[in-house]
Amino acid sequence: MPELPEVETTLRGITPYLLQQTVKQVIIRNKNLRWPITRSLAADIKNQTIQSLQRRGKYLLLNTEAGSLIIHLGMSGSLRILPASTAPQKHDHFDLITTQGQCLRLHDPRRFGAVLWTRKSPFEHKLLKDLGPEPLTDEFNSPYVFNRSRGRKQNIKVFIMDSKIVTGVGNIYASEALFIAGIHPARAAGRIALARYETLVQSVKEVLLAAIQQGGTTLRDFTQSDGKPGYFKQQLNVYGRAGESCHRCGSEIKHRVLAQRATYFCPQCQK
DNA sequence: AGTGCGGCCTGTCCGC
DNA sequence: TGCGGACAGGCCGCAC
Repeated sequence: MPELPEVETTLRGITPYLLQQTVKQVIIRNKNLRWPITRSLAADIKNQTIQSLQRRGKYLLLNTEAGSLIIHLGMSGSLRILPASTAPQKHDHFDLITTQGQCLRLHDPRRFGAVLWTRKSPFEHKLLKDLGPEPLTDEFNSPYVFNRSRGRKQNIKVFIMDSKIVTGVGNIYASEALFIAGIHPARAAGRIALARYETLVQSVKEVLLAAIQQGGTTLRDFTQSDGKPGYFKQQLNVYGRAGESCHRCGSEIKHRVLAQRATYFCPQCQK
């Protein structure tokens, strides 16, 4: 579900309902997410006012004077704003209710997501402190990635999905950006020239921005809810298209597993 | 330090 | 129709 564009869309969607709102109550229905929700979290955040909301990689941050709530959606998580009286559904594990009666509700079937509390700056939290630059900022540029890649034997697709190199490039967009850049996903990261990294950096930014503009539309949701291929799905050049023909050259798109993740590419266009 | 893999979970889909 | 197994958009934590 949530790649960076969807997390960004979620942030934009929930911010108007939560900014400057005061937390009245937290309901934990199932604390067993990726890491257990700490017992003291409800008391920690109660009566706190949400002063700002941010995204860092795929982490959402709700900042208060006392500390920050860190939310990660994992593989299957989603957040919604609902009236506090709305009955919970299966897999609705966590609610944050404001004094205005709004409820931020976490739904996460696979429970790979996380809800954490930290009293310090969230950027000093163990999970965030070593994250690489945001892909949509100027810190993510070709000299930087080029330098980080020197000496790496790892293939480029795994390399750009490494959150310590750049945060927020998920499995779909890694394949898509490499297609746009014309780089073969199995090529060793340390053996790619600066000029090609410049193309790749621009491709990553381009594909993420395009997806954000479409509201972070994602595969499964779309095909499930209305049965039609989604907007974004129509723009995918390689992801999930094994056996189909390349939009650019007509060759057959190939599928390959790299680091246990599905990888798609055009053997003709990507070298 | 870099790399590769196991594991956390449920839901869905495919082949028998 | 039922059932087992593979697979799914993430990513930490560990062994080497």
